[in-house]
Amino acid sequence: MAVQKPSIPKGTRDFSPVEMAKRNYIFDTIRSVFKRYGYLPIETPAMENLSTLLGKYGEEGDKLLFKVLNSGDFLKDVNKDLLDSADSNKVTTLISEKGLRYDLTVPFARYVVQHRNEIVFPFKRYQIQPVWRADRPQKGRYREFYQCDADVIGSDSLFNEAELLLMIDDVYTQLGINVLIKLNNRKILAGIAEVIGESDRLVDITVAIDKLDKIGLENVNKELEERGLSLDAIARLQPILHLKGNNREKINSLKSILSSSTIGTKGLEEIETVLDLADQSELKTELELDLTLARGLNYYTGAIIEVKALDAQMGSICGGGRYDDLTGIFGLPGVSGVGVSFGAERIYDVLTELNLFPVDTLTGTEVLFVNFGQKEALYCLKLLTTIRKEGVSAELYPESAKMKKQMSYADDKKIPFVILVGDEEMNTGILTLKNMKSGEQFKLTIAECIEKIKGN
RNA sequence: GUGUCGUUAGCUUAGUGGUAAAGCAAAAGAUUGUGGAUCUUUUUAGACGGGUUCGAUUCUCGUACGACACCCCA
Repeated sequence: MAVQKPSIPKGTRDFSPVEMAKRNYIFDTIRSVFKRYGYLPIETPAMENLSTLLGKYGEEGDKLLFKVLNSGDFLKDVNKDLLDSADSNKVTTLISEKGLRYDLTVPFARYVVQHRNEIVFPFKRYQIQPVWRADRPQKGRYREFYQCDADVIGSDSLFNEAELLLMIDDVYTQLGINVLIKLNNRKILAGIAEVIGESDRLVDITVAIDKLDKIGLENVNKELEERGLSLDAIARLQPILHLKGNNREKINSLKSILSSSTIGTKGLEEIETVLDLADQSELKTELELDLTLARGLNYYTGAIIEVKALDAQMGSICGGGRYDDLTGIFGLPGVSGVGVSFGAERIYDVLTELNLFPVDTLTGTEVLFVNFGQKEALYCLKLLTTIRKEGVSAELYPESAKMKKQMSYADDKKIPFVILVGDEEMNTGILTLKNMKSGEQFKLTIAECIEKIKGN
């Protein structure tokens, strides 16, 4: 029988040590920023009950959920007729009660409701975990990927929105990526729908105008028409799509356009406040009011945030917004939240494309002891303990292989120093330290070796 | 869920209806206390399943996987 060729499921990836070093660099950077703003970590299970997940992401989202088959004899309660009917949806609910999480926001909402009595509000939490989507993979899109979320729940204040913008600013400044933060507000979109007389078609409108960048005005109008908007409404939308100028100018124009809409006016006030707060905090990253920014989950109710890398061809590398009453469905109404989610894999791709990973991300072992034989290796054990106590990562080559092999090992692993301990060194206590980069060799005591390695 | 293109050694790629080629990598040696260079030798391959054919890695169909785009989204 042929040996089975190993593989991993579609859209998933292995991460080798070099990749892990780079990924951890991203996670560590994001985590340090989250911490600095007072966010606390939580984790939730990879699996949630399907009842928690279903219906939260729209019909499309439900299809993209990975469902986990019940354990044991999962067919025993399914009646034959139903099976014969081949109604996948109905059968699914009977044979699967758990699913892999699709994002971190819904599990967080569930967490908040379940732990409401132990939580101090406003609750600021961050969460860095993988999520799963049964989507077809493509560039920058995987079936298993990490999200790095920070949310504030239980506060309506727009200070939270401004704070999230500052965190985005900090993260990308630290990573060295130039970005543009795009802002919009669901209330403004609702106001627009209202004044063009198509209030109940908000979703159709936003899905279509979201594509303005990609497919152009003409096609957007065509799509709006296909989605059933009246020609009159489309005509009234045009001046809004053509809006030019800086953020303040756009807002002023919109103020008159949306003056008849209470919700639209409210949205404009909100975005103005956020811009004011950002100015006050000396936000460095450029903010752009982008009315075509609408993508994202239907549960956003206020601010919508999206971050684009300026020097790389990549979709959004961070997104977020405000969602009122996300916990309502779990029995805790009237709690508002706002959050952002950093897409680690896309940041990885951008850093790779722009060659922005720092060179020292891969430092592992700092010094290798060459193994000359049993006697010498035993002697090295004490030295290893000493050197590790000083916080220097060190290893002994486990076999007394040829020098060439041991040196190549150090070279391949980019270990900067090698210590050689043979008869002579054991007699005198003076070790031979070799700098692998320069090739220099020194005769030093263990204490001097440590100093030299640390000083490197 | 739809479409396009693809899948040959550990990796990158060539080529052919009849014996499958190279570079890199890996292992051993040239060199028994000194790595990166060079040379020698060795290891390992046409995703899977059908069809056409005397014969298929090559043509064809299906499946899986991958890349890209659409839908949607991080």
